[in-house]
Amino acid sequence: MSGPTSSTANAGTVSRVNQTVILDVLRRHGPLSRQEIGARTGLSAATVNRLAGQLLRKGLVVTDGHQPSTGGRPSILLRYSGRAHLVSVVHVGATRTEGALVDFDGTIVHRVRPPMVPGVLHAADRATIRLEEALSVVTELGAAAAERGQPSQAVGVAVPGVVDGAEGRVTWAPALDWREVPVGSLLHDRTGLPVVVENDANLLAVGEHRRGAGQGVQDLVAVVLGTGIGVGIVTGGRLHRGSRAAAGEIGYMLMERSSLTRFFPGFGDLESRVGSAGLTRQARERGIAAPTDRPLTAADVFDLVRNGSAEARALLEETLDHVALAVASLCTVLDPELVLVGGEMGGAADLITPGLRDRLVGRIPHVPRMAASALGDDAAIVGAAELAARLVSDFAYVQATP
Amino acid sequence: MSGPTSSTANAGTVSRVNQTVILDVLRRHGPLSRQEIGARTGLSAATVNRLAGQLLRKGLVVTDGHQPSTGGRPSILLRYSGRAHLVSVVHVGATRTEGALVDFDGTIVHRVRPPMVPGVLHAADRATIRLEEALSVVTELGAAAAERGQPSQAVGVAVPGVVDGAEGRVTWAPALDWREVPVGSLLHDRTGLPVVVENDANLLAVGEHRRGAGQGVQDLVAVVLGTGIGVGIVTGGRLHRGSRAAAGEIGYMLMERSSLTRFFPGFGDLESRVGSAGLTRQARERGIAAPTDRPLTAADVFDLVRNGSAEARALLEETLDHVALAVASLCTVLDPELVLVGGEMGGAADLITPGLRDRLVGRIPHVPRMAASALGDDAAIVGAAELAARLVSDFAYVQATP
DNA sequence: GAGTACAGTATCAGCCTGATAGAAAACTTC
DNA sequence: GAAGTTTTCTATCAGGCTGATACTGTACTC
Repeated sequence: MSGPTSSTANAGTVSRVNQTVILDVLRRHGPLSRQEIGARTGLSAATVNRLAGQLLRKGLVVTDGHQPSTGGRPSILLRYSGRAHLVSVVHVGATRTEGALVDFDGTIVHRVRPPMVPGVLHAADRATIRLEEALSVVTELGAAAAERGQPSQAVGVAVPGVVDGAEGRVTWAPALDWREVPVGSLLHDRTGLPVVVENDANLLAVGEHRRGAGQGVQDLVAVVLGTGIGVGIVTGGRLHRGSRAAAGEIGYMLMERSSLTRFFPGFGDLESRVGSAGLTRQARERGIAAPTDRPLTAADVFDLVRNGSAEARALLEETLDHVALAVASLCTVLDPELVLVGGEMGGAADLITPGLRDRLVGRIPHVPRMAASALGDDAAIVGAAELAARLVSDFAYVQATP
Repeated sequence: MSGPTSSTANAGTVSRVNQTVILDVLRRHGPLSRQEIGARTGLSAATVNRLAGQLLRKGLVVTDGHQPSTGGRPSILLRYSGRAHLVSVVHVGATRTEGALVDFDGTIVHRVRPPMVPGVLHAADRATIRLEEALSVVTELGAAAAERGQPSQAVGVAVPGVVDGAEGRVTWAPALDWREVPVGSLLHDRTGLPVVVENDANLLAVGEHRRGAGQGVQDLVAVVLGTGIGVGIVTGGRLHRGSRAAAGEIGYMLMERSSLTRFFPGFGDLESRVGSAGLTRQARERGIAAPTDRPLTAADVFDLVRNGSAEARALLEETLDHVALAVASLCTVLDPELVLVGGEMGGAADLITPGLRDRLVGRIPHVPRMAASALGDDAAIVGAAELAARLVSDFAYVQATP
């Protein structure tokens, strides 16, 4: 009942674990000969050979030429390759939906961008529209994969909201007006494939951790500023979701003592200061010219700053103050090795990371490395593909307790 | 190089993993028959029987009577028992050192309390004095264990400071004036036993998680208020240490925008408000009668409040405001299932948890359950014993990625 | 006291690893 | 150009672990 029911092991488990170790060492240290794999993993030559054979047959490992001989028979180099396997991914963003076929290497090989439905952002039935859109994108991706002769093996869904992991149920995604939407089971029923649904900030963190700016880092935090603000957390190389999958929802962080006597119905304190709605309000107060047809976003503020607006600069500085306080909390609580800035902030990292650093140096014991998201808009898609791929190649590893 | 070098598996690994599973299910679900173990774990009767035999021989499992027959041969009940195995633990606290022999059940079977050296808190060579004290306590514990015929199998050390985990080196423990003290290797050289050194707030969290108020909870946070303030974090059932073992050092959390233009040399913003030094200063400002020979502590404030002091009450409320802001950050970042209050706050949970709850309800999306530490002053000792015990019974489990 | 129901135990096949020996491939040397 | 050398890859077999099956042991019931 309580806690994860630890699973037992048998001979098959041993094989899977060792295959995972081989894949791991190949991914980490590039093309290797069977001998080198044996030396690095401690597995015997016979075992390496047999497991490598299985992985070659599965298509997860390919030969990659020969190594120059050192007097004897030259060794065949083996390389990890995810090319032979595809997953379907759909990112249901606040404003638009985007689909992609991604191989196990994290390379996007095909995209589907359905046209934006005009006025959908405020349509009463936008929840249904966006859901149908997502489902049809996945169907289309499945067809495209089949056409390539590489049927999609799993589905990943990125959503700006809180997701109940096991079920793939979106508990609450305000930007989509989704409440208790069982995307996971809907897609599983349609496709027959395993499905993973996850918060997009979490997926951004996963994507950057596996394929982007966070490779090789075991503890990182990705701060995503967009309509709202959220963070994705990777600790010990694994995604941290929290007990109710609400970890990283720092939009609700309380920013000062007076916040303890205010009320925040349906939105958070920090979010109301640095999110789109808050920025729009503050811009109005400061007399900044804002677009009339939609709320002001952080990206707009960055543009105005680059165009030399002093008022926008002041607004940015204030926003950075709040983000810095949140990052300070993140750093003291989690002690990450790396803080990534993504979302709309990702492209303006030059405006942001120095400001954050200046605000924190000398105030918290250790200011971690900060960097921009390397994968940009595709980070969540790559992260979702990563999780989906792991879902099917359900490898395992052995860990000592605790 | 980067990341943990995943280890390979063989037939022995399988056996160890399955033994761990059996121990786990016995610990979790009380005495069970071999049949019930098989049913719960999915292991075959033959395997359960063989592994149970090995565990019985090791003394980690004992028979515990028979179950009433249901018509056939009654089953023998098996129970986890750590009684046969002891570890030595020393808690080097800010004011005093305490040692204990603890069995694998977490029961303290023997204590060593060296007398407090007068004036040691301000002695110039207090670092050396406290270190010698700790080493001699461990020696004494080892002798006591040997005398019982149950030699100590590992050493656990709890320290109020930052610890470099792998080496067992205390990077910085201001309360002890320890900098770069290699306690781990010193003790390993003396005893020849495996040693684990860990921050005491972290150990409190571990202790409560395994043996106290947090049993069965996978994500919890233990907030410890004493001389300073810190938290121990358990996520996914495992201790979260952070990239530099500084996770949970929330004394450095920044509490308001103006903190971004102040400087905090050698102490943190939050700590300066709710730690002992901060409380002493504020008490003086408010005209609260404070002890003259030592700084005011949170415990003193609680006593004054219980005695009806209005000024102390106001100071408590202000302290709670700051703690509530920190807990709000913890909850939004980590989404724990349970928040424990320990240290000097533990005994005054009735004064604290309702105040925290009132401050947070309606402001963050989900206020987790809050409770007092159940193990009181022994929590860190029990936690250290737990980690030390795990260190020697180096069992393993299989985990799916990611 | 015989029958029955269930708990615990022995035996063996199947799988996986690791060790050893053998086949294969390229380079070196005569 | 052929034999030898060196190294890589592959086949075969022993050993350990699990799981299935059959068997023994114990206590209750009729």
